[in-house]
Amino acid sequence: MTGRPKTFDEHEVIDRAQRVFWRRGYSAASTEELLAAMGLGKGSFYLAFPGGKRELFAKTVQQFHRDNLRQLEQLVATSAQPLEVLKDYFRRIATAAPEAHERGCYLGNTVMEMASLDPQLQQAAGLLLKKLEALFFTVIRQAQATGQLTNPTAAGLLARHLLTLWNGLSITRRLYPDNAQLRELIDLQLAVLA
Amino acid sequence: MTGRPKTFDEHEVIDRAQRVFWRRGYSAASTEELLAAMGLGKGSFYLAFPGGKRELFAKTVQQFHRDNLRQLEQLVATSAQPLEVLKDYFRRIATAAPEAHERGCYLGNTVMEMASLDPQLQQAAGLLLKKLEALFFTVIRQAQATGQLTNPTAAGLLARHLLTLWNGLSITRRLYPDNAQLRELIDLQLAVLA
DNA sequence: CTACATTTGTACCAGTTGGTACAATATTGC
DNA sequence: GCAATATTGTACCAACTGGTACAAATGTAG
Repeated sequence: MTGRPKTFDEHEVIDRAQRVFWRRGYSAASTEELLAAMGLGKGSFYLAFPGGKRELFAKTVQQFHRDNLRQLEQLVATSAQPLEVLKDYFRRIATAAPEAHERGCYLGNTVMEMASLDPQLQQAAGLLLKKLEALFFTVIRQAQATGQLTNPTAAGLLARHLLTLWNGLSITRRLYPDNAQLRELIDLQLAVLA
Repeated sequence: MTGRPKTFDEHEVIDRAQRVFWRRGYSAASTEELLAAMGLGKGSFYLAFPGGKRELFAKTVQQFHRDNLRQLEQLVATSAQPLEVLKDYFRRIATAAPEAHERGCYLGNTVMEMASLDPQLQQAAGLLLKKLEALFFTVIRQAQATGQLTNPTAAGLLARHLLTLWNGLSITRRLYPDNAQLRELIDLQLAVLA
């Protein structure tokens, strides 16, 4: 019942694959490239991920959600200044390394690439972006209720606006991977949260 | 010196290829698929486009520029209300068909897909997006000079902001291909141009 | 009508793709 | 140590990729 034990940690392996997918995109990331990055042979890989590359990718998206978005949710939930947490979330873009600018947003990239390639995976990534938007919404509504945010625009609309900015930035930062300029742009954008 | 004449129009053929690339992306569009859409055999194709798929794609991007961006430039240059032309350019997104929402922006898609695949093609598409930004800039500066635009934010920053919105919309419209909601969002965004 | 320049369709190809089959290997409970 | 069970590396594969070679076809100038 026990058998030979795995020599790898699944979370770690998915994480390494995710970095490859993020840098290269789904199609351009060959299984060979992925296996090398994960340090797995084909045998182990197809045993752990019977669905192959597609299943692996789906798991990278899910894990990305767990590791990043939920962390932000936690941060927001426990902060006394949730609106500031949100702003910092945007501002942090302007502190990233050049390679990070080149990569853009993992979920946004996926929504784009999967548009005609795999609508199911697109929807999965889209759902997570909508969760990000939902988080924006919660924070905004609360800030409006407490008077920290005086902008009277409907919270839902503001949240969608923020999501649009977020995704737009993932292109702008590729065009202008300059943190100073990005910071200026982000500060302008965040004026709406006053 | 004359020889057998071509049976196809190059502009038309590039246009058909562009539609395939827009819908499927560069990698996912197979040459077979492209040839079928263009109505060309391999012989004709590789004679007209010795660089193959890559050259064809580059030409679709250039032609897209000629046909669309320059048209907008013309429109702006000849209008008495350039700022309104710009606003309508954004508003028109909210009148598109659902398939158009799914496709997003051709240049934005290219900047994303080519990030690690072909930096040269990425840069070409990026350059055209920057030309769009430059157009935004010209219009904004002029509108500020004439007092039609009272927002005192630096024109360059506003232009970059608009470009970010433009690209952000190409994701948002995939997530919410609903023209009424998009219109509401766009109107909110255009408030910055008042 | 003929010589010539060019285009067109077809047969072909080497490289890469994601994926499978399976024997060898490593571990645990008894 | 031995059966049971699970993992691992390797050899293999069919399908598809973008691309080439080239003979046949089609036009034009003289």
